[in-house]
Amino acid sequence: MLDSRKEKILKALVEEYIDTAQPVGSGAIALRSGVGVSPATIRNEMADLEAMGFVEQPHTSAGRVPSGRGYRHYVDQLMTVGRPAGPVMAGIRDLYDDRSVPVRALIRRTAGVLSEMTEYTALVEGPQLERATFKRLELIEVNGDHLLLVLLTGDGLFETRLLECPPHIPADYREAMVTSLNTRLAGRPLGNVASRDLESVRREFPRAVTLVESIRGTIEPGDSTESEGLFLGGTANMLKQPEFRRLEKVEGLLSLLEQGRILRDLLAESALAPVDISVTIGEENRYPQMRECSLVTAAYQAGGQTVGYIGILGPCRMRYSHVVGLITAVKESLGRELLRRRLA
Amino acid sequence: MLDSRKEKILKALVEEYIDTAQPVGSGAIALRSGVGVSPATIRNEMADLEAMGFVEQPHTSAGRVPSGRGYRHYVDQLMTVGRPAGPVMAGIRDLYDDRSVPVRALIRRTAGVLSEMTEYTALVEGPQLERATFKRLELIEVNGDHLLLVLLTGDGLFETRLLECPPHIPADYREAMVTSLNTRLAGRPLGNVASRDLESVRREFPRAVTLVESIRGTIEPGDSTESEGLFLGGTANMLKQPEFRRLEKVEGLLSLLEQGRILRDLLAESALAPVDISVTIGEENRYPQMRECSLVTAAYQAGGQTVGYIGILGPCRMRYSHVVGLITAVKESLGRELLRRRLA
DNA sequence: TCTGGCACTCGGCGGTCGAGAGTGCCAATC
DNA sequence: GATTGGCACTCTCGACCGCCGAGTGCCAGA
Repeated sequence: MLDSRKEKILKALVEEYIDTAQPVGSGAIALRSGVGVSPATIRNEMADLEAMGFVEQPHTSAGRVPSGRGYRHYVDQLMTVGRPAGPVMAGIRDLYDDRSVPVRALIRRTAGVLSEMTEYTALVEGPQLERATFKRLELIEVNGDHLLLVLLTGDGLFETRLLECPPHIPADYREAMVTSLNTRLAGRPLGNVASRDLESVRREFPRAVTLVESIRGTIEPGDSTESEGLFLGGTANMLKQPEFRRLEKVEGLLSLLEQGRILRDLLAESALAPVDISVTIGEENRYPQMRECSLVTAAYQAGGQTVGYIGILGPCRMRYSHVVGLITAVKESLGRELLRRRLA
Repeated sequence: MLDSRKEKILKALVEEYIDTAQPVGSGAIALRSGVGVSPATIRNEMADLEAMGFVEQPHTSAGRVPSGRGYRHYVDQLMTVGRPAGPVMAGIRDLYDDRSVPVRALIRRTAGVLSEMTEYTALVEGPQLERATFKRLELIEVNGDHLLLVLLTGDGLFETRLLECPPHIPADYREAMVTSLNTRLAGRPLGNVASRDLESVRREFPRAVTLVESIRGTIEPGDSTESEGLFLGGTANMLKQPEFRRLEKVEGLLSLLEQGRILRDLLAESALAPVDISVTIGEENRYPQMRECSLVTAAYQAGGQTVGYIGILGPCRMRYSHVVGLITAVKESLGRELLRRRLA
C-alpha cells in the first residue's frame, strides 16, 4: 500500500509529532527521516499521504498531523518495540520481590509504577473472584451470632465475609453442611456456581437455608458494580498532556475514569482481542470522552489462565512503542509473581 | 468587632459570591442583604470591611470578594447550618440499609454519594486496623505450606493474610501458640502491641519463631504508606469549579489527591481539633496546592470511639453550611451503622 | 523524478479601542 | 451624623486589526 519512502516519512512524522505535539513540517521530516531528499519532495509525498488518509492538516499552511489511520498503520506496521532498558526492568523486578506484600497492594503498586514510568494513566485489574475456581470454604465462629466465611480459590486468592449466623444451628450440623458444599463445589468456576448444587445442599440441610443463602451471596459474584480490585495510577498525568489543555475535554475523561464498572468492561473487552497487546486509537474508542485518547491493554496470565488486565491510557499521541514494551514486561512479571504465589 | 449591619453585609457578600463566583458589587448586596440601605451606603461599609481585612478587591473598580478572614468569620459566626432536606436524609439512610454489603464497600459508596451530593471531592477513611483492638486470631490450614491468618478486632473488623507456613510444626503445637497469643493480646490496641508479649510467646514456642514473626508483620500496622481503606469520590468535580479553570492550579491538586498517605495524615490531623466539624480555609492549609481550597473534616465514632474520618474538599468558595450539615448527617449515620455491625 | 524558488495562506501575537461594571468621593438631604 | 444620588474615574474584557513567520502548493528547470 505504501512504498518504503512513504513509510519512512510517515514513521518520522508520527514520531516527531509524538515528541513535539506540534504539526510537523516538511523540513523537520527531511532532517529526521533519513530518506535523503529535499523538503520539496517530502511535501509531494505528504500530499499523497494526506490524500490516502494517513495524515491531516489542521489548516492550510500548517504542518501535518497523523490521523487515526496514520497512528493505526504506525502501530501495526512501523514501530519497533524493544525491551525496556535495564534500570526499568530492574524497577519492575523490585516491585515484586517482597513476598509478604498482599496481592491487593501489589496490584496497586503496579498501577502506580506504570503511571510513573509512562507519565500516562495506568489501569490495573487484579485477580477477580468471578474468574477464579472454588477450592474450599470455611466458617469460623466469631461469637454467638456471627460467622466469618473464608473462601479459598484455586489460584491462592481468598475472600472473607462476615455473616450473621442464624441461631440454633448446632456446630456439627453446620460443619456437615460446609463439608457437603466443599465436595460439591470443588473446582467449580465461581463465575457460574450451578444453583443446582446449592439447591441440593439446601434440601439436604433444611435448617441452614438462610446460612446457605448468605454463602451464596458471597461466592456468587454480585453485579460487580463495585470496582473492587481495579486500581488507577496517575490520573493527574492526563492534565500534563498538551492536548488536554482545554479543560472541557479532560473533565469528561476524568469523570469516566471514576466509573469503575465501565473501566473494567473496557479492559476486559479490548484485551479479548486475539493479540497479546491490544491498542485502541482515538475514534476507535467506544466512549466519546476517550476519542482523543488511545488505550493500550493486555491480559496477564498465571499458569495459562487470564487472571487480570493491564491498561495504559494516554493521548493518541502516545509513545506506543515504549508503552507496549513496558506492558509486555510488566504483564509477564506480574503473571509470574502471581503464579509463584499460587498455592500448591 | 462587626456591628450587625456589617455582619449582614458580609454574610450576603459571601453567599452571593458562593453562588455566582463573581466579585460582588454594592448593588447586588443592596438587593440581597435586606438591610434596606442604598448601594452608596453599602459601598462605605464595604470599604470598612476591606480595611478590616474581611473582603478584598481583585482590582480597583471591581466588586469585592471574601478574604480568608472573611470566610473564617462567615464559617465561625454567620452561617446557619440546617439538617439536610428530607430526600437527602433518605438517600443517606438508603446507603446503609443493606447489611450484607461489606464495610469497605460501604465506605467507598459513602465517598461516592458525598461527592455527588456536594459536587465537590469527598474523602472517606474507613476503620483502620491500627486504631482497633486485638480480639482474637485464628490460623486456617490452606495446604501443606500455607496458613491463612484471620485477625478479629474488637469492633467487628477482621483482616486476613496468607502466610507461608514453616514446615515441621505440629498442629497442636501451633494451636497452643495461637491460644497463648490470644490470651496475651486480647483487648490490646493494635497500634502498639507490646513487643514484650510477642517476645515471651516467641520464647515459649521456640519452634514457631518465624511464624510468630509473620504474625507480627500482619498485626502490627506497617508504615501505612499504602492507602488501604481511604476512598475518594468525585475528584473530577474539582474541574467543574470556575476557580480551577487554570490547568496549572488543578494539576498539582490532583497529584496531591493521589498521595494516599498525605491525605490520611491531613484528615486525621484536622479532625483532631476539639470541634465536631473542622473547617480549614484556603491559606490555612499546609500544602500549597490546596491554598485555593477549603477542607471540611470530621471524625466519626462508633461507640464513643473514633473509627474513621470524612472530608470534603472544594474551593474556598464552598457551600459551607450545606457541606457541614451533610457531613454531620453522614458521620452520624455511618457511625451508627458501624456500631450496629460491631460484634457483641 | 527531484529540486529550488516563489507567491500565497493562515494562525498567533501584540496593540488599540470602546463598552460596561463598579468604585470613591462630594455635596445635598433627612 | 448618617444616608443618598450624582458623577468622574478606573479597570477588565472582548472585538478588531495588522504584522510576522511557518509552511504549503505549484512551477519551471535540472
